[in-house]
Amino acid sequence: MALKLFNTLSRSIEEFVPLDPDSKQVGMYCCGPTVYDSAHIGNFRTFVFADLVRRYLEFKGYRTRFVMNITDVEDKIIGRVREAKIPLREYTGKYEAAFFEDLKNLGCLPPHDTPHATEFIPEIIALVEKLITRGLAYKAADSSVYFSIDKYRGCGCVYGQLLKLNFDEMRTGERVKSDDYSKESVADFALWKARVPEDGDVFWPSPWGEGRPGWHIECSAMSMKLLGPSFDLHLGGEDLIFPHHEDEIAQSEGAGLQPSGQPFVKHWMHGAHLLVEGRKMSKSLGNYYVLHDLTSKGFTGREIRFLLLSAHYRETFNFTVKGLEGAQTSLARIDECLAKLRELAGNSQAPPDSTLVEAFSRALDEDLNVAGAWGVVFDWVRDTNRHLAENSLTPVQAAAALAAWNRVDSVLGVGAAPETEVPTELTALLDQRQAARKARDFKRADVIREELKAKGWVIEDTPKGARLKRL
RNA sequence: GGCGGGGUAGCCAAGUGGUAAGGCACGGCUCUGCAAAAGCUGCAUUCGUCGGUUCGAUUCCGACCCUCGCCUCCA
Repeated sequence: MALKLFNTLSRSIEEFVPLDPDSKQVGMYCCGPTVYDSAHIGNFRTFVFADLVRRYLEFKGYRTRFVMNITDVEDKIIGRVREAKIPLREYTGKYEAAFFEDLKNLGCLPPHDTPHATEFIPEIIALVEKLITRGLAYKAADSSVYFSIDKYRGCGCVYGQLLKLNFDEMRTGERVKSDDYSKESVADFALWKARVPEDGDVFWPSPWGEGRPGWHIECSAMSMKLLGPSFDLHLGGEDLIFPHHEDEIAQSEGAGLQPSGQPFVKHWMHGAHLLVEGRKMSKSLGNYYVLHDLTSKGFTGREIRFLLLSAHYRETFNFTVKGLEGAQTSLARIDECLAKLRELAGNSQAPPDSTLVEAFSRALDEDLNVAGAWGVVFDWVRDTNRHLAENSLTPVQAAAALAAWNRVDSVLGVGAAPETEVPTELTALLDQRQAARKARDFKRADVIREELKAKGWVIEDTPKGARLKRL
């Protein structure tokens, strides 16, 4: 079955074919975090989405090289560094470490490369020089270097590949900064920003004087260096379509490094934004969640991941605490089923049962219909539970079912529920309750049950005996 | 003003020109000393409104209403 993905370039669903169809090698790039603060749940929707793409490509037999950049120099960071009076790297390092911790918590596989903007200054300068040489960029009176949209379009290149742009109808104004007065045209964007006093220690030497990279250029420089001038997949949040990705295309194709006829990026994918509790996330509404806000409420990374993966990536998704509670119950349903399968399978081994895997894959082949894929999983859980209840499953069949789940979970990445060790004193209490029940001393049995509950453990009386579960 | 999404049960969310997946919540049942947990099971004559095309539309077309996003450094 062929994988089909929506491509922002064509605004339609296309079969995914890598630039080199025979190699099974896929280069993918996702615009990563700007490490000036903790990443929020909306950011993570995009990164979990990117992780899904990467995992599914690998499931389909592609070898991926996944690059996610870390933007560690930018206006907000410079502002914070100045306030905090600490070196740039010290400041960004803290948030970067937190970011990777969160990413891990959410079950995202680490990207193969996580390049930093500040470590690619020579490449960035070289790219800007190339653009100046080709006549597409100019040094302005303020010593910054800008990319000229007019010149670019004059060469027959298309500015506005990812969205329809109508320059006459565009509202210019509010967000055009006053220090951009030296641009030849409002549409032009900075490749290199000349040093200003507020930058403090944050600057690098360049042929145009001291300064720092513009926003878009880092992604062009890093992606082309690590994946080549033309690569397969570029992902990001939908807000990056314009101007960031459009400008990336302009710079990268403007530099003319691609083999003739090949685009900078073959396939662009964008994840939709998140609503939180039905509203756009904002600090003043109190619905601005960073991962820690959620984990401190007792939700786990896998539950958050599950919820983030419960809707199609191109749909706005309403992220709610109620939804997280539902995610908790849903995952528990899967966990229960898996636990029973494991018990039955014992040491048996078997190849994966293809029914689940194929139906799952059919769903994801359709532009990553992850909701449909979960539907397949839950149908499978119900069928499995039925068989389990009927005792109609052999250990080998159980092993095949587990193997199938592992295959599916290589994409979903929710893994298994973390094992909770039951403290021995609690097991002792449980034994006492069992003894009391046997003696038909139900009063005492219920007292022990309450006691355990007060300690945060619930007793599960199953036909195979009692066991303890964390509340 | 320009461009682009979306409106499917109490909530979240798939999907299809042929009569509505899945999850949560809720009800019933099984199990149990009673519970809980777990499992099974039930739960949209209907897909924003009004028209049109069609043997047949939630799915295609048109109009309208509502809602959300982007329009120069926000995932």
